[in-house]
Amino acid sequence: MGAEDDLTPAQKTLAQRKQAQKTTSANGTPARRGRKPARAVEPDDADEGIEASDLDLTGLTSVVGYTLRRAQMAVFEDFSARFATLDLTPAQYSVLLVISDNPGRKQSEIARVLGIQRTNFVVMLDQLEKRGLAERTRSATDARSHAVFLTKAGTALLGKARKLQAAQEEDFASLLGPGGRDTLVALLRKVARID
Amino acid sequence: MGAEDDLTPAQKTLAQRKQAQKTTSANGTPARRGRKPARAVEPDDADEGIEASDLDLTGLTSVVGYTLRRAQMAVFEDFSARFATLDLTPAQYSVLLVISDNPGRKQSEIARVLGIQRTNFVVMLDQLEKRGLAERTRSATDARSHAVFLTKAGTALLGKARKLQAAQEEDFASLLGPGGRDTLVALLRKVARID
DNA sequence: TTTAATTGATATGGATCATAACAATATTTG
DNA sequence: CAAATATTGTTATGATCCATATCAATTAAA
Repeated sequence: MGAEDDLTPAQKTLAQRKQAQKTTSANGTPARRGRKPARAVEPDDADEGIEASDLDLTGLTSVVGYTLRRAQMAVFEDFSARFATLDLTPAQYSVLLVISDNPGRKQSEIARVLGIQRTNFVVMLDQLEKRGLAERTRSATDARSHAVFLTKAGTALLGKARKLQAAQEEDFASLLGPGGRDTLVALLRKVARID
Repeated sequence: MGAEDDLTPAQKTLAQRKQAQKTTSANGTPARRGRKPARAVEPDDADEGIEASDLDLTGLTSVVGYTLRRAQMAVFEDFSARFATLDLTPAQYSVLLVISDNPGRKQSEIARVLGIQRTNFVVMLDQLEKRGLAERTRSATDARSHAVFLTKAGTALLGKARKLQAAQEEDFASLLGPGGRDTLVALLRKVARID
């Protein structure tokens, strides 16, 4: 827990630096999606107020909640930067992934495992469907439910996304050391009580 | 990264169960603050749709971003449940902590180290000041800035909050094992690029 | 001294998330 | 079977969170 976001200009992620140019030159305006990726790309305002960090933060930097929050923000931004060219938010990526691994499931099922309110999931799916990435089909057995699938385009995009995501994991591995990444995931799963 | 929040009814945190009654019997209506603490307390709807998790989530459960997100949500909820009686959000707690460790600093400084936009921090401080927990003082050296301090009440409340927070850390320690918690914090700091 | 930067503040829009209500359909049960 | 209840997808709506633009007062820089 802790503050809101954070990330001073100094705390740019690897990927952001790497893709800085790429992102800008990609196309005119990639039809921004979701919250603007914070400051994935911006006029070099580096070191400007980076200092002033003579403030005492020791009360927070050893707190699980705070570091968790900060890490999540950092990873989110890194993800957004990497996925900018695909115009996919983390949430959208997770939806495509789950649909891909569970084709034909009901809307509500997909939403629930991801912890998305089915009411809000409607809009998410609308967007993915509008982009031709996913599609709803009326279930033959239950006229109420919609079976959800990825389109070919959706599968193709997910393929690219998977590669970007794999690259991110590799960067984590090299940042945290060999077993560091695995250890982190294991600890996080315990905290999140997943599985 | 992953979905939105999550947390099926099965995934309650220790603290939430512990404080369930406490929270409800605390007082009439503790003047809710911030987003409702999800489902810290609720009519026992335990096991209801817990199943249906025959869905394949293997594509996500090994992803740093996703587990990070889930962990953050879980910890946030746990925190909210513990701090319900104090009516403090994680963000507010972090603000009080930083002010306490850095009394007399400018508004903008406090905000910046926490990654809060100074524009949004104005409102946060307004609330804390309205509750008599913090106060602004005109700086003698710079008529523009406000020096921020905790009031006695603020210091007192922070004292209680620190204890609750310490308890949470201890629960993490017992959940993750002796060095588990420390390892987690260390890994998260690297990921967040803190320090 | 004129210009630029900082500080606190207000207003506003976007994105996220939760809840209420509803129509269509399915299931339960009396 | 008929009536009551539950599920599914949907729309609408409000709250919170976060970012940007703008502004007045004040200070610092040119």
